[in-house]
Amino acid sequence: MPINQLRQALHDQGLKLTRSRLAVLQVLAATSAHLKVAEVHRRARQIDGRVGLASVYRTMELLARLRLVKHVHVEHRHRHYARIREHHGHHLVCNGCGLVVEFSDCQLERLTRALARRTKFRIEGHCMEFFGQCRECRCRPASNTARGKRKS
Amino acid sequence: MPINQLRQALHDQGLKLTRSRLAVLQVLAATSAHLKVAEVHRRARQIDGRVGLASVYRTMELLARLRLVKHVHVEHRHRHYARIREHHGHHLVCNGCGLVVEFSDCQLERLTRALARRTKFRIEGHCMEFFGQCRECRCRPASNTARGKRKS
DNA sequence: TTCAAGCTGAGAAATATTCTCACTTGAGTC
DNA sequence: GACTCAAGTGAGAATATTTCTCAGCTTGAA
Repeated sequence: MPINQLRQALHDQGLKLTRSRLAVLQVLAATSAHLKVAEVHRRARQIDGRVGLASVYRTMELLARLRLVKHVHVEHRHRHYARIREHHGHHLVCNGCGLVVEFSDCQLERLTRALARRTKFRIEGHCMEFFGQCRECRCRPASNTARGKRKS
Repeated sequence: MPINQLRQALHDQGLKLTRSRLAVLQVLAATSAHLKVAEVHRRARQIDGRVGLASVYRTMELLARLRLVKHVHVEHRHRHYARIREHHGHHLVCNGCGLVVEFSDCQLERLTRALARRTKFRIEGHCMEFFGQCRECRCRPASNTARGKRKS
C-alpha cells in the first residue's frame, strides 16, 4: 500500500501517520518473512533510533486492525506478524527461514456453507495457514539462516 | 479415548499415567469448550486438590504431542486448548461461549497439491479454524456465559 | 503560527510460561 | 506385597512478553 493511501486510511479514522509508524512500515515492506515484535523493533531502530518498543506493539495492533498485517500462528512464545498484501490473504509459512508466501484462492466457501448448515453456527471468519519447507530450505536443511532471518 | 488405550499410548513412549494427568483428562472430557491453561488447572484442582500449575502446562503439552488436544488460536493473551476427538480434526469455535465443534472433512488436499506445485514448498501441515456464533449465543447475544463457561 | 488531539518513549507493572529441585509415585519385577 | 528407580510432581523462583502510565512531543488542520 502506497504511503498516501495509508495516510488516507489512517485519516479516515482520525489517526496520524507518525515517525514510528513509518519506520515500522518500512521494516515490513523490506521483508518477506514473518517477524516477531522484538525483531520489528530492532529493525525499526536501525531506521529511526528513537522508536520505542511500546509503539511497535501499538503499531502492529493498529496494522492488524487495518488488515495490513496478521498474526502467524507459529509455535513460538512470542507473537509473530506477517504483512498482508492481497485482501483476504492466507499464508504459507516456511518452518526453516520464516518466508511467507501469500495466496488467496482458499476455496472455502462451500465448506463454510456446509458447516454453517450442519452446525447452525453463524460463521464469521476463518483462519488457515500452511506450513512446510521452501525450496531453498529443503536444499540446505542444516541451516536456518536463509534470507538473513534467524529463527527465534 | 478410553483410559486403557491412553495408558497404552503413554506406555509406548515410556510415560506414566499419573494422578495429575488423569485429573486433566477428566476436565477435558467434561467440557465441549476450549479452555485456557489456568482454567484447566482450576478445574483439575476441584478433582484433585494437589495438582500443580506446572504439571498442567506439562500435561497439555504432552497431550498436544499425542494429538489429543490442540491449540485454538483465539485472540487472547493466554494459550487455549481444545480436545481432539476425531483424527485430523478441525475446529469451529463459538466466539460467544467458547463451544468447540469438530469436523474433519476439510477437503484441502487439492489446494495443498496446487500450492506445493506453484510455490515449490514441501507442505508439511496446515491449520484451519472457523469462528462464529453458535445457535445459542445468537439467540442470547448479551450474555457470554452459556454452558457455564466465562470468557477470559 | 497556533492548537489540540493523537501519539510517543521510557520504564514500571502485570502476567503467562518455563525452570529448578528435592520429593513422590507409577508400574514392572520378584 | 515389597522393592526399585525413572518418570513425574508441586511450589515457588525466574524469565520473558506484553501492557500500562504519564509527562512531553508531533502531526496536521485552521
